Amino acid sequence: MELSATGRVILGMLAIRPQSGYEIKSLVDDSTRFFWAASYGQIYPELHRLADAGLIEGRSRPQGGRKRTVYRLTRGGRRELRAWLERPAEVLELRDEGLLQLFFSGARPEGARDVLEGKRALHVEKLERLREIEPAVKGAGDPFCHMVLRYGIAMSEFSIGWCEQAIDELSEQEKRRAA
Amino acid sequence: MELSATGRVILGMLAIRPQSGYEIKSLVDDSTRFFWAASYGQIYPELHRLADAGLIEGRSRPQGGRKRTVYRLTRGGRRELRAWLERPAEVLELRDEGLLQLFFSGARPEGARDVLEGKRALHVEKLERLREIEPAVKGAGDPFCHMVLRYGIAMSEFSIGWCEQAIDELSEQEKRRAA
DNA sequence: TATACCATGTAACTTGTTACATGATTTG
DNA sequence: CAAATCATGTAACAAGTTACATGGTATA
Repeated sequence: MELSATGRVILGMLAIRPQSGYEIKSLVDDSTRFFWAASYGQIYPELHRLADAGLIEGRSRPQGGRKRTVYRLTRGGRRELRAWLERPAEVLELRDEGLLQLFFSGARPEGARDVLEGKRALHVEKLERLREIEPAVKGAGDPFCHMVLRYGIAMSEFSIGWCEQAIDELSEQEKRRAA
Repeated sequence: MELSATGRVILGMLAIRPQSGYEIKSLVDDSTRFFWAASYGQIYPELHRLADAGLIEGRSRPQGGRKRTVYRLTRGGRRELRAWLERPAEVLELRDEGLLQLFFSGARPEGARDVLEGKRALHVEKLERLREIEPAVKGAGDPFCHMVLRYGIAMSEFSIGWCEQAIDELSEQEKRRAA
């Protein structure tokens, strides 16, 4: 994995269309952020590294008096991107604070219901944001981007349903204990 | 969020039972790792910080000539843990390289099927590991730990099914294009 | 007796976030 | 004219991984 994660995101974004660092960051924020984020502190230095490595090239394209560099893939960059797309993915990581709270709820069982409600709320929030961007993604006409978005939506719906079911389970257990 | 993520994991693990840093790491590796990992490089320094803050206390409990420190929660540590369990969770992050590859598959459409197969394989691998630990978790008798494991299993099954469906969709599209 | 495991720890490194600085342009 | 947005960048920090060092014990 000689190409960094951020490097791969940038190459992928530039394959969609040539753009500036600022535009890449905006696009990441309304798309891959949900499964792969990147900040300015990563993007700008990585753009320079990729340019030094000859995988991308930047051209000055000022907008009025506002300076601006638009990058595009070189042949080598496109080759590198395609090579990564051929390699099987390795990273599949989750950081879910709600799940951690549920895991430790033996230390505070009376709060388990709220923990599940909280987890549900996070998934609802995420689902809303995914639905917001759906028209734009669908309109862009890339079937793969849309597929990924649909996965995110389906996954969020699944998690919401699971939380609701788990809340019901807790309620039934409480009823049984009360009886 | 004054308490670090690793600190919360440690407090939670010590609420289950007093244990050494090594045991905490092992337990993390067979349980929370799937949604919250921690390495020795985080655990040992954090144990010292938590002890300095008075949230846990360590006692020397050597096994033969092998020195060993077992930590347990103090009253303050238990209070801190419960306080965190009361606060709504904020972190819900995913890093999914396969999804990133699918997102950028417009740059190499002929590989999309393999990308989905690769993503499916990662979920299958994860599911297998979750099923391996299920008997132990079920046997431990903590309903919340088991609930979390069931979530992981259900989620993996969902993802596997989604990948298979997406692969079928691609096949149908190919057929339609061929016709 | 070699390998695996128990046990603790640190140093170097990589990754990633946040906050800040700078300055132009557009919009309400 | 203030606020939002476009645009680029860096420094300080936080988080996390990996590799290494040390040394005891159990097991094949």
